[in-house]
Amino acid sequence: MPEMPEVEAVSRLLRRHAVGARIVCLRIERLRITAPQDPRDVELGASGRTIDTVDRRGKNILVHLSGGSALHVHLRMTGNLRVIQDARLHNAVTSAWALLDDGRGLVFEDPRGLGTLRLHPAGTTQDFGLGPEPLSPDFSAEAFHALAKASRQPAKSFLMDQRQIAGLGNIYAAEALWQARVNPARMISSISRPKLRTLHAAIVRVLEDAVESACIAYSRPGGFREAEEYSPSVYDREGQACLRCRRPIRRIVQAGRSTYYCPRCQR
DNA sequence: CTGCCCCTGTAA
DNA sequence: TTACAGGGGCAG
Repeated sequence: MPEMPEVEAVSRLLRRHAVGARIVCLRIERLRITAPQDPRDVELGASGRTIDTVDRRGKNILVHLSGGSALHVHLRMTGNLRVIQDARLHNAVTSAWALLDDGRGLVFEDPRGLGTLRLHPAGTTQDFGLGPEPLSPDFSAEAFHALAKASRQPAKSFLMDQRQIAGLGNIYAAEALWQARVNPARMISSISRPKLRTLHAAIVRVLEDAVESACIAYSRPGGFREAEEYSPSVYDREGQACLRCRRPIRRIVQAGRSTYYCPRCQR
């Protein structure tokens, strides 16, 4: 279920509970997840290494290992990373798991199996081709304005394009557009400067709230139940009353994905 | 831009 | 049984 806020929550959890531990061995259960790399190479490359630091870039997690290599995890739709007390207790939806030197397990769970795990060899720097981090100082209103004016995409496609902004996905893109009262189909470059400023602020506010919710949810025993913490204002509310104007929320399809919006508030 | 693919679970 | 799922890469 991860967009940037959930990935951030997972990253913080790893920083708290996994950094400093040594990976005795890594086991890839779902062989496809490392493609095009050989799963064995990933297993051998990580085994015996210590977890030094954890970085997040957009929705990507980088687990930096001693010696300079790094595990690169993308959770896609249904992935999750958890530290469990006993590595032997990993379950049926485990895509990969690492036995840590104190017996705990670092587990990559993913019922749908779309998530990926790769190894970046020491000395290589991976270019993710990502836009600015929306909660970093790089993401100023001015920077956002410049990106928007240079694009001819519909507003929602623009927000979800990782090359423009790193980490926004279907839920929070819809939420930000609703907050700022921007029609998701409107071409982003045609939006006025004041409106873009409003949208910029909405993106930051929505993500800050979501990061907070996700961190609370993920830090609870049992892991990620963020749906209980974060309830979207428009996402997945087709036919229900808009929380501002009571008109029914509409669902359309953009770029093959559902978009929810209020036809009255978002013109 | 559209559509198709990856894979599995869940809900209508 | 079908549609859809919070992601992303690819071909056309």
